[in-house]
Amino acid sequence: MGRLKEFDEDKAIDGAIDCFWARGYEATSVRDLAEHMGIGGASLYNAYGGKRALFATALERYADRTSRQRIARLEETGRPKEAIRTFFAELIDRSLADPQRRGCLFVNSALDVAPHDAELGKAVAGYLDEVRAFFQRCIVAAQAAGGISARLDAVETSHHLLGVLVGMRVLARTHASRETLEAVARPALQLLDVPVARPGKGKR
Amino acid sequence: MGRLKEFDEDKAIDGAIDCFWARGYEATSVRDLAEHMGIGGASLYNAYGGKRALFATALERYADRTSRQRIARLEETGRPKEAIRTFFAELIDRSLADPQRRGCLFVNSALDVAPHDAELGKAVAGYLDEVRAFFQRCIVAAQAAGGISARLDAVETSHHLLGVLVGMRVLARTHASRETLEAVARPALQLLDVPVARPGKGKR
DNA sequence: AGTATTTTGTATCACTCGCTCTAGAATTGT
DNA sequence: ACAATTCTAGAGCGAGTGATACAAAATACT
Repeated sequence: MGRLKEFDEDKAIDGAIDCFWARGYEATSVRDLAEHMGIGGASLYNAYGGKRALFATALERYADRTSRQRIARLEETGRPKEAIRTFFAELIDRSLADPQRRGCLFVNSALDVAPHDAELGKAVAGYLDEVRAFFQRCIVAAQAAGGISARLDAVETSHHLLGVLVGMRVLARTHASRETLEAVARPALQLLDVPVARPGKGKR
Repeated sequence: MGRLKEFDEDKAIDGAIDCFWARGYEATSVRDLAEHMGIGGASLYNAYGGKRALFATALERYADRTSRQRIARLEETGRPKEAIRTFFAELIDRSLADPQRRGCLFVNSALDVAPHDAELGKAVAGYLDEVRAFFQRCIVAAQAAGGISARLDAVETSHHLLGVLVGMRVLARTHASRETLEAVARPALQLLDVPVARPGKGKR
């Protein structure tokens, strides 16, 4: 019983994601949000509880729609080493293709809200660790399949790759060029190409 | 002629840096600034022109007092490879020692201000490139002295190191542990340790 | 139909924002 | 002493902030 919602919840959340993504948490006002979500201010508070709760919801939706979906798509191919390589290639393409240079919502949030909100900070750290865990799974799988040297520390390398990913996302916001971003990534990706087994036999 | 300034300009700018560093540009109010700088709001506008101009001044002072000074100190030792290593070691120590987890003012600004202010964005990119140029000089010097393999691309590696540095600064704000930060940095530093000359003769 | 329940639009709350105005205090030159 | 100049303190500006109050509108259940 009761009156039905008149707006599309998915479209609304997408609008909220766009706002937070482009301007950050603090700089986004509730009125901006409501306008981009196509709803009134009262509906926003009625449906989502407030700005902070809406942000948490938007973060979770972004994780599902953007991060996890891409990870799943790449992991399904069954080519773990290529998955990492493609992940970074797509990252560069997306960073350069976005005229707003929004970067990554997680990375932006890590600087914007995480230091001042322990709860949201933990959530952001968790989302970032999902990406790191994806790297780790890819490395372990590639090592099992013989595509990556077993001498590489999978955990350490996954942390390194996440660090490089985060750095690239930040640099992309200062209008870094494709050449710059590729230069940042290349040494990390070449890590995965150390000779796999017999020492003394280079790949080149 | 005229009344003399009653406050210490250096102390005032330091207070401004602290504010911007801890809370970011947008989240810092002029009233917060004035209080931490020990001056009144009118004096702030009289002496620095306004919030944005004060931020630019603070950025420049931070570059001089923190970034360039550390670079000069490390470069004076004449041990370029060790300079890079020490730079990252100090970065980790400083990141963990700061209870506020403020990270790096440049990195924070790259996400907070750069995308919405082209002029300040260029300044931030310039400051970050000073650090990258330091890495490049160290690599070139170490290659000339025989400490780093000449096969390493100095420009590419300097971009990579800057990317890793930026990533570490961001991750440090989400309360990353020493182990995590060292794991992010280690593969990048090991890049500098590839066998220097004669192929076929490993270092280990 | 009638009632309970939920959503929606509008108006508004107290508060903070960056910034400016004005009056007075402090200095130097004549 | 007096004028000219610069700095300081505090009040206050219009605009915008997150959040709420309230009544009209729309639904489901009896």
